[in-house]
Amino acid sequence: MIRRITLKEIANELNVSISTVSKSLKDSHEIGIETRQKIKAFAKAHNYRPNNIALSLKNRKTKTIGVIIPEIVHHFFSIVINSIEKFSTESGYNVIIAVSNESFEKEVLNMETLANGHIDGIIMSIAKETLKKQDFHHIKETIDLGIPVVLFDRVINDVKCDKVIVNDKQAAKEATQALIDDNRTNILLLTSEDYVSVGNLRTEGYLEALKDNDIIPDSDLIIKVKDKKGSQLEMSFLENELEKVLKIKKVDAILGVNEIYAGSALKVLKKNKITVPNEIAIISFTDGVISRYSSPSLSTISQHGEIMGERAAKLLINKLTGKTSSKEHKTEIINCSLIKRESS
Amino acid sequence: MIRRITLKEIANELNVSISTVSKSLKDSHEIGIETRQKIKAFAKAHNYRPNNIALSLKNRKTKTIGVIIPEIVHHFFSIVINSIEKFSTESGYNVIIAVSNESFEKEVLNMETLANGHIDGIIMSIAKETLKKQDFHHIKETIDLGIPVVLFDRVINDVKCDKVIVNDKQAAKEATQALIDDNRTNILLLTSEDYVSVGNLRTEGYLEALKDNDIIPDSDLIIKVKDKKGSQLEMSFLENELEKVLKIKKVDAILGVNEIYAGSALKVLKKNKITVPNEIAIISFTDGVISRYSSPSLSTISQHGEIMGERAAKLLINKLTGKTSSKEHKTEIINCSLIKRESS
DNA sequence: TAAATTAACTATAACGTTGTAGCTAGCTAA
DNA sequence: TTAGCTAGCTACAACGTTATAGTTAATTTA
Repeated sequence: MIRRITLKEIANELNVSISTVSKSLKDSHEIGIETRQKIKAFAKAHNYRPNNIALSLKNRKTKTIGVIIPEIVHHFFSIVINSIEKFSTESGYNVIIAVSNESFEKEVLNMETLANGHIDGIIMSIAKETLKKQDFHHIKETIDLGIPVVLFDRVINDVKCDKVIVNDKQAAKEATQALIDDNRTNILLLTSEDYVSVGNLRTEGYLEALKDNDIIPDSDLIIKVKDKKGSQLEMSFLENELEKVLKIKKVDAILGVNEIYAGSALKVLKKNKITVPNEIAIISFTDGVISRYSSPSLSTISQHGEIMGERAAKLLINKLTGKTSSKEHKTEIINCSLIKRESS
Repeated sequence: MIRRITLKEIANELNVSISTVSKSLKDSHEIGIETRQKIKAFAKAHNYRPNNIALSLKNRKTKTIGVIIPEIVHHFFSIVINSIEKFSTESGYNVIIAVSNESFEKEVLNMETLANGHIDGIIMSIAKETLKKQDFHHIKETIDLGIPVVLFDRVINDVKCDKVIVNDKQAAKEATQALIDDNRTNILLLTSEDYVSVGNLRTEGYLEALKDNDIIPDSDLIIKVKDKKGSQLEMSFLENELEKVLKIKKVDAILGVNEIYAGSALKVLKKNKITVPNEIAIISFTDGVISRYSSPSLSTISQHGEIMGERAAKLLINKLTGKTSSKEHKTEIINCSLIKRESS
């Protein structure tokens, strides 16, 4: 085992002071050129690398970003992380991942661990349970400690920080309109429970489109999928509800607020021998792998996870490097785009 | 903004020494009970939290694990990360993620950044390019620095460290045998290029099963998908090759070394109106979301990513906490299991 | 020639901890 | 009564850096 050499050890070996070594390696003109070169050569030969922890302590900067997300095995979130990681690395930052698993308690714990620790700032998307509880003290406290926070996708109003969101409402409205333009007026909505901000916004967009076209919304056609952390239960709930509705109501289109809902719906339709898109068209949020590989492939609304991740990282790093003031807060809105495939 | 209070500040406020504060908070009996309680109360009131960076410097331990993976937007890897994160958090470790993007250069860079920095150990799966190059100096150097490394899934023989793998060969053999038992003898293999260790092992298993059943392998029935980082190209290559083979050869089953290959194959079959599993059965490695939501749903070989992640984390943490010697190296083998769905 | 300047370094403090050793006053024991 | 002990603290060094403020000897300037 080879221990990393330190400035002190180099100084001892070469009979100079630690300062001289430090300065030489920084190519300071305070040190004579000969000494400097001798030290640099020695350091190189011994593969000297500054100890980043010592630097972090000294500079009060860790060059590390914490990311807290509700789930990692999730197409959208993994795309965002990938993008955050990419952009952060380019800017010389490392990325620590913490997963809340949609749990409030775990989110608070994650936040505290990160905040006492090795990170300069946090990028996060809020857990469902936290949204339900409406308790955001942990986020506020972190910000109060001078740790910049950037929220993405699932955001809230009463925390002052940078945010990156998608024009959910508008996108849902446009997707619904697209279905209506295709002469489909009995549009079933598969959405999440009310406290999930994005689901809510998407529902609003759906309703607005109906209103614009003088279609009276039918509450039977709005299925709010009960949140049951084990997604298997969640899906069988969805499937049962959907089958019930299909029996009693005419449905000629489905709008899903995410890919899993839409994918499950597609299974139900197939089971019931309902053709897609002939009898029922489908459009879904989240442009993931299910949509592309299902058959028929699903038309989706892409939330542009890469852009979200990049913007979030950029906002945070700008705060960290002092490029933007810690007092101003921006909310960036990314436009979704509708990707037409076979299901609509 | 509220700055975190330090031991020094508490000491000043209460007119005691820093040592007294430090010891009081650790409930040391060296300090009188009254003083101790006063200090603890004060610390609590001011929400004292030890500075983890200072502790890291002092203890030469960061309580952070680095994970280097080829891709993050990938069902198997995201499951493994999730599992690593879960287990590490339980044991008081944070997780830093670095993505190599299958690039050798980026992997080396990641490794160096992590090794100079904020981590105690590394869990990694090797990039394709690195496997191709057969250059593992970065891994060896990290181990030489006394930083424990655990490899998973894509491993190599000539690095001495803990490893977690799957019985790829055996699983491929069994899957092939299952197809043969179903009276399918013209089995097409969709695999990756030779240098990818897991692809190779799976190919071996396939060949062995054929041999056991006295079936002469037909090289036309082995498609080695050219690796083109942009997965779109990769897939159209696969689709073209597959269509070509289907025209000239009888095929009654397909074994895919991953889900994407199998999902793409399914699309080709549908396009050509070939029924699955009637005319052609499909079994694929990687039990991901595509397999579950495609139709027919795909029979898959699960690599048990959660178990892999947990084992890898456990192996690493045992090294870090000195529970296992830094000299012994274990290779854990996880048994895959065949999940039967509609495609076979 | 004495003062000022400069080149080439070194010493020190600080970032926030902790563990070891050291100190002091009051008490016990022989 | 005086050494020895104990309780209850404090001082110091160290982890590895860097920035600031010295220090020294040689050189320049007036």
